[in-house]
Amino acid sequence: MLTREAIVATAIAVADAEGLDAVSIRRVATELDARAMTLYSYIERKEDLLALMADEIAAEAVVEEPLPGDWREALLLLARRELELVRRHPWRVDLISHRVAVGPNGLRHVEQKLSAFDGLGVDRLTAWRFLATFNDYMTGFVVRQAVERRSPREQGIDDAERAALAEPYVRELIESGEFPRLAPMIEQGVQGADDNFERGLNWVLDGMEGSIGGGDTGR
Amino acid sequence: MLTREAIVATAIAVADAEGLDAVSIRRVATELDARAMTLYSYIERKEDLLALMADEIAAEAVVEEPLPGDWREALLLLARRELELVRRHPWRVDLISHRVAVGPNGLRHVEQKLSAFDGLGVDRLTAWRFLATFNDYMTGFVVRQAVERRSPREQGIDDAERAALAEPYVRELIESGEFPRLAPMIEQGVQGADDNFERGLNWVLDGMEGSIGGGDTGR
DNA sequence: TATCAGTTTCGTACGCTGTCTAGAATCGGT
DNA sequence: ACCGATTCTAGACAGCGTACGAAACTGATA
Repeated sequence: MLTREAIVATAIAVADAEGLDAVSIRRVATELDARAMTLYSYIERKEDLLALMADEIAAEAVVEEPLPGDWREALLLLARRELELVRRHPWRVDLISHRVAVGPNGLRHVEQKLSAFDGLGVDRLTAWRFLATFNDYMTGFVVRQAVERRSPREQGIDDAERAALAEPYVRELIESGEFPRLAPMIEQGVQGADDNFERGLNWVLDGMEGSIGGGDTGR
Repeated sequence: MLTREAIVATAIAVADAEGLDAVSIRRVATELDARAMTLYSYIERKEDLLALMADEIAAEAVVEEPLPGDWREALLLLARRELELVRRHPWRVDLISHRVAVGPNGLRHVEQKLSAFDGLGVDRLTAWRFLATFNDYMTGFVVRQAVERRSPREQGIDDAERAALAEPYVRELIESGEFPRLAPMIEQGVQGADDNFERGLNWVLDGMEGSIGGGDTGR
């Protein structure tokens, strides 16, 4: 007999191997030697399956307690865990923009993030706002990273082909002279522009920290 | 005779009115009193149509020059424009995680963002990193906002029904005592947690500004 | 004006999707 | 051995993107 756990695990395996688009009811059923409609004894809709998948992998972002005492270290640890999670399950990015993370593991993860702010001595509202901004930065980074990694590889086009195919059009725009700041960056590339995650994160944390003693917005 | 512009405009209208899922080749064709395959004389694949739609609305994020001299004001202006754009075309969020913004209007928008950093006197690499972090924060905020707005409204469920339907399950988790920080926030809500955008943006900008004089990461 | 190449439009079809319906098979408990 | 409930299944429906090949229409040339 099938189990909900097996269905979710299989769906995750398919998504890991071939992306979220490959996860169809029929495909997951086939993978389990079952027929499509059989899955509907365990889930109500495909949406539910996706939610279960999301919460299942969210467990990988939960770290073992206790968190580091220093709030920055705690947040950095949680952030790194989240990055690893996305690296293992890139399809998580596709789900981010579609659902709120409200499963047991998702909530555990949020609770841990909140607890990281404990040492800061800020009130509940401020912690919530800090959390929101922290999450927003992380989401944005992860989405951008996914897009950048995905676009050259799509359709089996490797880097060389992409350079040959996509660039004539972009080059035309670039060489128009309308983009004086952007043009040299695209033409020559920007050395050292990768791996900006922790640098940006530190800016965000600096801004939040600086706002504590002083005024409201830090300005 | 059909034109590419008319197709794109119609697709945008459909997306504005009924969301991106409603934009199918057949639907757009019907809206233009044409048959599905006719559109393929003007676009190569549906992907192209989506890219054209994205760049078309990107024009709305471009502001009239000159930008404010103060870099923070300039960025704030651009950010607000982008928020308005997303409010007018919420389906933009669905596209963010799927494609890079490389049309003429998208590039214009990036160029303007880059030019906002002119007054800061930072080198090219730093400006690029600032831009990335700024964009990441914006993307994350916009995605979260879209998710939060979408989830209660989905399936025609209004707020009351959502409270009655979704919460028993969440309430069970919350009342388990496993989430001491999260529980009171969900039960009582967090007063004043909305409209956090500009506050968070200021933290990000503060962090970037503070890193200029001092060390590398600001720490 | 008649012809012809090229573009635009269209009907049909294939394989895929989520999921509704209705019946068959299987199970645990009495 | 029976019965109600659960699990499984086949089939169907409406929708999707788009490949294929033919029709209709266009403007330019003979």
